[in-house]
Amino acid sequence: MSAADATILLVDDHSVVREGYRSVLQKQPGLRVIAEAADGAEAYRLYKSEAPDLVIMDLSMPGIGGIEAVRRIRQWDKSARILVFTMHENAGFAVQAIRAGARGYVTKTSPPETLVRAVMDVLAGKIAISPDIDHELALSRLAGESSAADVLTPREFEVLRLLLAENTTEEIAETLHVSPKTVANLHSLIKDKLGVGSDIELVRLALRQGILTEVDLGEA
Amino acid sequence: MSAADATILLVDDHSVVREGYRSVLQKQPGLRVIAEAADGAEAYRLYKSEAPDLVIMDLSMPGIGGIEAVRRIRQWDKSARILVFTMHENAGFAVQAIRAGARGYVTKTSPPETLVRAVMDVLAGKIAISPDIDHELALSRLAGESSAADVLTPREFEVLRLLLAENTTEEIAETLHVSPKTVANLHSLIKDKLGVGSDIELVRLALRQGILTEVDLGEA
DNA sequence: CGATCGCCGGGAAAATTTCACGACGGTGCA
DNA sequence: TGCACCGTCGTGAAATTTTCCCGGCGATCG
Repeated sequence: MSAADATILLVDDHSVVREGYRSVLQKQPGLRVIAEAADGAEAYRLYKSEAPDLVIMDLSMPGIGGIEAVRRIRQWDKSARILVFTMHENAGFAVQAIRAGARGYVTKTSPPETLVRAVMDVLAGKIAISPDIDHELALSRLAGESSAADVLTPREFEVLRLLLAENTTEEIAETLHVSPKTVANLHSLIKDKLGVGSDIELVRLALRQGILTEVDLGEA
Repeated sequence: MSAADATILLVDDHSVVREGYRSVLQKQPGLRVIAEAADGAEAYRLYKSEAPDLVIMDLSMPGIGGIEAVRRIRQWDKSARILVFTMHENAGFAVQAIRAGARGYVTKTSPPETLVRAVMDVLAGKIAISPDIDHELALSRLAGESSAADVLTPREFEVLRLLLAENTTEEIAETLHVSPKTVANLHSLIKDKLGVGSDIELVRLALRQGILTEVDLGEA
């Protein structure tokens, strides 16, 4: 491990999976894994104390998720290099991750070579997107699926989040201090803007776009 | 690798993750990974040709999912030993997996020792459940959450699946060759039986119970 | 200043959900 | 055999919700 080795921080809540990253990266000369984190908060702490050249970050994690961790790390170090490595094969997550400041997005279905290649690219200052996500992004463009975060106003987005999280229209109206009628109107407007006909479709869209994750659903 | 080594088939659609299993299991004497599969169909083929002593199986995979793969393998070999190793920490999936014939259920958040221990237990003929899932199962018992598959009649369950998968009531009525009114009635009855007030809650419940997985949502 | 946009809600029509009810076939049981 | 029960399907009417159209208010922009 020469002084020129690139240092890496691994972030994934599954220890056996981190073991896999390690194994793959060890075979590559010039890379050195110096730390591992199991959630976003720990990742942030370790980034500050270890100052790695690169972070490989999973998205779905307990507590602070990967997207938020990316945001925080980038806020602390504007030049941080973060490669997102996740199971989510939908374009919505990729867009969110890149906007949050990630320099790459690779899915876990990719072969090890793709991961290694992406690591090298990001270290070289390039943006790395795995081929399947490139394709997804192209498709979502073609399908013209409106990304919720873009087409919705802040208030509408807030209502959407509450609709997915809370239960009744009345409860949401109360927490927002507005009339139930307004919530109902917004609810309808949101479905219209997103081009969905039913609440079930709405939830599906939200999941696809990463507004809601499967783990979010469980805890409520 | 002595002749007494226990042979193992790894099934996971993420190659880097399989690498992790390998790495962990290799450190354990007496175990030998003889094959890897990336989806349920391949797992079934390889089980038949390789006849491993144990299968370590992920659940969420493209095409034939893990549950179905467990079912098929067990159908072909009633004494197959399958350990499910997955990210899903909800009791619903565990119940489904065990009913399908799995001999163990361990979550990926578990430390490597737990996985190794479970492998040994299953090989010894025991049923292995990781502590977090034990806890989840206990909770779901206490909460008395009615499991959809139990409380719903076959027809109702079918309608529920279609509600989550298809779009409009009319489409479902057509595929089922019944009146849209009947579907609406069933829809209402289902929500009543499951104790949910809105469609959004319905989707959430379905996700918790593993009737629907996040990947299912994406492809429709 | 006029135009636009986000936000809030009322009113009324339109659609949906819910409820009560009946019919039919199958099953189990005395 | 008769009876009660359950699952499935459907109708009609009431209750509720969704949707559409409307106006008002404040902020922003050219």
